[in-house]
Amino acid sequence: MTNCNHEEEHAFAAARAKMNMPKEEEVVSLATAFKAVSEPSRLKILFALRQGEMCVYHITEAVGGTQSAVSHQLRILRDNRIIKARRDGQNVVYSLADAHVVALLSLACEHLSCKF
Amino acid sequence: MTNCNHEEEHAFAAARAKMNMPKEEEVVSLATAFKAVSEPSRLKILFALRQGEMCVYHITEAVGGTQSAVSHQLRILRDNRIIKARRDGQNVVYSLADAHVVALLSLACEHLSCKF
DNA sequence: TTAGGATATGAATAAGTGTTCATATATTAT
DNA sequence: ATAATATATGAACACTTATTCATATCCTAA
Repeated sequence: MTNCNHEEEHAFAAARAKMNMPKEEEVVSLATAFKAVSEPSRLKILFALRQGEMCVYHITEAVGGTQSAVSHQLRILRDNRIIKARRDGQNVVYSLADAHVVALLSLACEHLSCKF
Repeated sequence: MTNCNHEEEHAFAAARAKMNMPKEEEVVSLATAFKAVSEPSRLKILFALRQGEMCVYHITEAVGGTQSAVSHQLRILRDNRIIKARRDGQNVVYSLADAHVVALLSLACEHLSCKF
C-alpha cells in the first residue's frame, strides 16, 4: 500500500487517470450503454437485426421468447440508441442504430475469437 | 403478427437470423464479457488503466472506493480477460488485456460523442 | 519463522433487473 | 364506431449482483 515497487510510475499513472477520468455522469451513461448489450436476450436481437430491419413479430420469431419480453428488451435497446424504430402501418420496424453498433458487435466477436 | 407489411423481406431476414444465430453458449459468453464493462466502477478501472499499468493500491487511489471493492471488480474483469495481471513482489500489476479492449472503449466513447 | 504490508475472497445484505401476466395503446379494415 | 391485429407497458416476483465487513493468503524483510 505504501510499499509499491513502482511508486513513481504508478503514482503518475494514477494522477493522469484522475485528471482524465470522465465525470461520474458520463461513466454511468457509458456503462448503461454497455449494459444494454450485456444481456443474452438483447444480444440475440442485435444479431438478428444484423440480417436486416424487422418488425417485432419477426424479431420475436427469430430470437424466441414472448412478444412482451421482446418488446421490453427493444425498449431498452431503443432508449440507449442501440437500435432505432420507425412505424410502418400497424408494424414497428427496428434496425441497428448506426455503424458504431455494428463495429462494436464485430469487435466483441473478434475479442472472443468467434466468427459471426 | 400475421399481417406484416413486409412479410417477405422480414421473413427472409428472420430465417437468416435463425441460421446465423450464435449458439446459446456463445451468446451468453459474449453477453458476460459486455457485462464486465457495463458497471461504472469497472469502467472507471478500465479508463484508469488506459494511462498505464498499475498495482491495486494505485488503481484504488485513481478510481476511489475501498480496496476490497476494487479487488472484487478486478477479479471480474480478469476472469473475463478484459484486463491481465502479473505479480511483482508484493504487488499485483494490472493492465488492459489487449488492443480489442482499447478499441472497444474508444468505439463506445465515439458512439456517445464523448472525447476521452 | 515471525511481522507487516498488499491483495484476495467468503458471506451477507441491499439494490437492480428480466420475465411473466394482464392490460393498454395504436393502426387498419369493415 | 367497432373489431381485429400489432406493439407497448405497469406491476410483481424471482434472480442476479455490487458493496461492505471480516478474514485469509501471499510476499518480503528481518
